[in-house]
Amino acid sequence: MSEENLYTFENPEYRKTFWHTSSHVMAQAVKRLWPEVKLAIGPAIDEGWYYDFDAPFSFTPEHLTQIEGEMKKIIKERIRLERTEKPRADAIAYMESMQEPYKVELIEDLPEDAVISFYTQGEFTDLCAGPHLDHTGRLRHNGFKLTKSCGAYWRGDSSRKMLQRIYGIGFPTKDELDAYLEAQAEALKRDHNKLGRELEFFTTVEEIGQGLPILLPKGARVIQTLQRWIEDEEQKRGYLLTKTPLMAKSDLYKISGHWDHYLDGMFVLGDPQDETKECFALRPMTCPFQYQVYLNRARSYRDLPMRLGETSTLFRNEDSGEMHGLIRVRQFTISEGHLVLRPEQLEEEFKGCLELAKYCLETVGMLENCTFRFSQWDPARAGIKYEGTAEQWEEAQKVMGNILDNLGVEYTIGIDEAAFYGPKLDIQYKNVFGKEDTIVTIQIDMLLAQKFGMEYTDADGQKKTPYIIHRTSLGCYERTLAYLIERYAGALPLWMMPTQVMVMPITDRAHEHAKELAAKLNAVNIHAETDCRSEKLGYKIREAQLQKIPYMLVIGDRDMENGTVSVRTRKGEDLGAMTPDEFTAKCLMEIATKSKDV
RNA sequence: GCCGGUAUAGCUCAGUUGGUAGAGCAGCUGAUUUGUAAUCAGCAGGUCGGGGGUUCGAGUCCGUCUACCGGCUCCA
Repeated sequence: MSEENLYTFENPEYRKTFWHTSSHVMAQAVKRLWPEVKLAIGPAIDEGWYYDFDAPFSFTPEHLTQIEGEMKKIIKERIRLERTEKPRADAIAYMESMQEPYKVELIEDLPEDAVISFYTQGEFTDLCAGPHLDHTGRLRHNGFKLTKSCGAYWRGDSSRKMLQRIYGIGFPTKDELDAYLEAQAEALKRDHNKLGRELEFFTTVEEIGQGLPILLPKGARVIQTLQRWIEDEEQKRGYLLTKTPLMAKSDLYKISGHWDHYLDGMFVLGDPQDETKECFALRPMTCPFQYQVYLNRARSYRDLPMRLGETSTLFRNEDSGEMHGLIRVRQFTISEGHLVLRPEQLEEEFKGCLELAKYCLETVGMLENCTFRFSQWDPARAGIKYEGTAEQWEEAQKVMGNILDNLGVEYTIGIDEAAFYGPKLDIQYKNVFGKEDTIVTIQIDMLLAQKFGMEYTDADGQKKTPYIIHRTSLGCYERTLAYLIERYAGALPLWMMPTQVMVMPITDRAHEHAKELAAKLNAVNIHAETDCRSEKLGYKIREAQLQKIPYMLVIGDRDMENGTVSVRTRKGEDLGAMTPDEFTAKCLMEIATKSKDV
């Protein structure tokens, strides 16, 4: 970054500073308007900033407008920001005198030798490490917007008080702000929760309940296409398909540890407290079920690696506030697999899992928005959230770290993001709103095999405990469908579209012809439908277009005479007349190659 | 689970200060036989999310449950 670019918005450091100063201006405005409001924290974030307040009321949109007005004044006042430092005791005394209990707590939690700095702008002083812009006039009075207010726990701890958070976004010019808001509005149009319902991929019904979406024929068809593809792909890669029960007695979960670690998250059938009666639970994962396949008979080292795959429906009793469209649901289906391995096979098989996941994500067009997270345990929660010894964890994480480094995977580290039985490589997908979720996970497990008494006889005749990899290849189908809808704004690639071709006769004279053609296409597994309503062509085109149907085949007198069909794409291209055989061949080729361009 | 918001026809939305519901699109019927993004006419469609409460009277006001939305927390 050259010197002249240092103080521009292009520089991420400057941008953060710009937003951080914005958060101080917002806090100053709030304190001017309502001096009784207490300050918590107000950082810059990836897009904008927020500030948490303890207010005796909830901020409404009207409040936000009022705050914006006050912020404009502060910006126009061009107030200088001055940095000062105070010794710890003075800093605490100062914030006590200002009646800011949250700031006092923050200072008390700083290390003894920490430098405690403050930033003052006019009558407003905030505890802050900085840095900041030199004066408030650097902000733009019409270049920012307070976007939303909501509740947020003090220090991100759900056992503590809920504060009021206000989010804001700002730019050096009004045009940039407008462009940002416009982009947000565009993203909203791609929202799977809106588009997926409009295009009838899924719906929800009050009587069925939260987190239990209904996949309508179109959504069900897309997921079927994906599942068949994944099952076939896994078979090619040496996976054995299994089909295990959707529920089990509590006994099974007690062995695996889920009964201790995850009871709240399970749908339990019966009374878990009553030891005298059988108690079942719907499965929240497939692991202990699929292990029974391995345990079916004594295993030799020759059986390994054993790769087990299952299209597996799971049930998780998520908290009521967590459900969201198809992204976070209570019943979902994943391409779950478990690989039982000799230790020396770990790296090779891990690599295979990663290759499979990348192939799947690349094929559906999602890989470019993925990042990798090495999810590790938090030793502070050993024995609480995590099972096993520190030695086992260090070993598992060392092995995974080495594998990732050897494969040249670029990753971030997520502390306290591991499974209770081992570290994970989580593939994170960033959606159109910039929010992240795990789409694929590959986990190394050195604990569960022992719990289930899984072993194999090695070449030397010794009984040994295998390693296990837990993994998904495309992850959760519902979640994947949601992201595909957003990624393609509903216009999914041809090969996974529920309706691929709409045949449109122009007059009644062409109806028979159209139906025959559609039947021929369906006979070779091209999903074709006919629109024989007595409507004008423009009307049929418009409807197929809104339904994002890839190909529209128009048949009129001219085509019947010439033995052709006129082909139009959803991109608006007129491909002209071709014979049905030519079109079929073209379409089949595009489906077979899973082209992302059509 | 927590904070806040929303709920009127299949969808998008109107509905004055409380006086028992309207439009467009979709649907159905008929006419029209149409060449690349909306042909015309008619018909039908709602216990205003559910149960309560206030009131002579509630879609409008209050509380509660449910679902949905925006966040927080959580996501083995």
